[in-house]
Amino acid sequence: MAQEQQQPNELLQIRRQKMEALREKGIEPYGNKFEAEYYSLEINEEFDRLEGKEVTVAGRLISIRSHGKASFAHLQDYRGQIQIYLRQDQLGPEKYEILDLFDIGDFIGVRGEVFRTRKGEITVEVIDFTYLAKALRPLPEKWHGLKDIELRYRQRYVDLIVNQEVKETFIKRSRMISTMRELLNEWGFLEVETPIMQTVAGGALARPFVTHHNALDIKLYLRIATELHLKRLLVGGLDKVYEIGRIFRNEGISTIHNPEFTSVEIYQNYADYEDMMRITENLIYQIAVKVLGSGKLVFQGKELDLTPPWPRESMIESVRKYSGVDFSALADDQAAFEAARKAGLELDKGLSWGDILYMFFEEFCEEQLLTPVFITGFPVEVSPLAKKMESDPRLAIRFEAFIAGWEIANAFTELNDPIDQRERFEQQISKREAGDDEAHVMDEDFIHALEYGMPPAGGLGIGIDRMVMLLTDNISIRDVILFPTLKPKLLSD
RNA sequence: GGGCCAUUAGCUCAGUCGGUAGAGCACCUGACUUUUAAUCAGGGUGUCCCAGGUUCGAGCCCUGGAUGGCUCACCA
Repeated sequence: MAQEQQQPNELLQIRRQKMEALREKGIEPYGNKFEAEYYSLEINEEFDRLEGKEVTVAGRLISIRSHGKASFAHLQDYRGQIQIYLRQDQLGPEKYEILDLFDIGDFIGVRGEVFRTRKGEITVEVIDFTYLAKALRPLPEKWHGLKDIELRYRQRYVDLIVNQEVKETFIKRSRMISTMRELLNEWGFLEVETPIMQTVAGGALARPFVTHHNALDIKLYLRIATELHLKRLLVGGLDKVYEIGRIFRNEGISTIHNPEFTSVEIYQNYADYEDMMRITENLIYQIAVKVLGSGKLVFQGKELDLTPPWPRESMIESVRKYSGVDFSALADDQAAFEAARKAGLELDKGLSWGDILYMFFEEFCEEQLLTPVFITGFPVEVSPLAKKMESDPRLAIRFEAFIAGWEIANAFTELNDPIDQRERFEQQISKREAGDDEAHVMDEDFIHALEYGMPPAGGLGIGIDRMVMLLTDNISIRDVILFPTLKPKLLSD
């Protein structure tokens, strides 16, 4: 009994036996290069031209219907599926016998003649076939596919084989990112790469991952933003730069947070946040048009129109609209505190007018912001890298773009006064000393850079994963990241 | 971290009151030369997530744990 339990699963054993039987017949189950002239989709689309002609095509067997001395099967490749027809008369008895060793999941390459069956399906009648790879594990069932969410994430390769809409999502993701690059390059931006491992992790309010460099014997942090290095490049005279890349934050996991995610940050010298608004709405709109074919999309059953220009609303207006509290009429921290108490918000003491305004916004407004909108006028306290408004120094020249209740983009007119920047860092440090381990750390080299003079500039960051979620109608970030972060778990047969 | 839910065959899922573990697909044996959820005849392939406990007896009840999902908290 104990011995029997150590045997591999019967299904796996049978496939291994078939693999050995192939070798006994002199057929290598793991073949070499195969020249497939067509994708399955092309044979279907170009049938009029290809009918009666010989073609080669390769793919994975996803169904087999044997009728004795003739069989039908479907091959799936990167671009669709095509039926193949195998006949003993055509192949000869010896070759046809090999069909007994076919399994769903195997990769084969075929050469054959294109025709249409009685029932009208475009099909390749196989003249010869080559084994490319034997599948030793069975695929999930053809109707229900793979639904188990955990298996889908842990074994994304299987998910991609059997769930075509998953494959589509990731192809779209790739096209969205390449379209973004094309647009930015076209607009004169220079793509750059800055350090992922940093001795100081700044540019955002977040906890970093820590690692260690052995030879230097120093702590290194994985970046939590690309901001501070990109702005150093503005000092260096690179007028328009961007970086698309992975960001790492050592924080909780949720349907909208993965520990590693992808952002784009874009900076332009001599510009301001109004320029960044135009870039934001045009980037996202044009990506939608080019990849999805329309600037209007349906997200979770609701229609969203991404056509620029997007409306603007100040945070104070938004808070007034959704909570009824008018912060422009609240003179000081004490008045704001009272308003929060009346609204039932639980607050720590010592919070400022700006902190409380921001709490109101998060509490009452964010999830209401479904159609695209730029929220402007963020409190300076939560915007330590943005320039202050001249008209109201409690507010920063900053906006966030919201769609479907999610923050999609964050941008500001960059703070380029090194004295002010140092003060902002110092405020952050006192927050950190008070126990906020997500506050910014001092970055002396960044201040040093600003002291050489950074021109006025606009800067913008877009969360690419959330943008892809929005554009592909997915409500979990794990559905737009090929291999989302999961706790490790041993595979078992 | 808290709450709720889930975990049974390769996959998708049933499993009643605590009494020998079920279905469809996949798979295996056989028939079948234009099928397509092919069809027909036959076959159940299992660490019921793990470890304890209660019980004459546990997939089911209890305790603890694991993983995942949702949610709250947290979080640019």
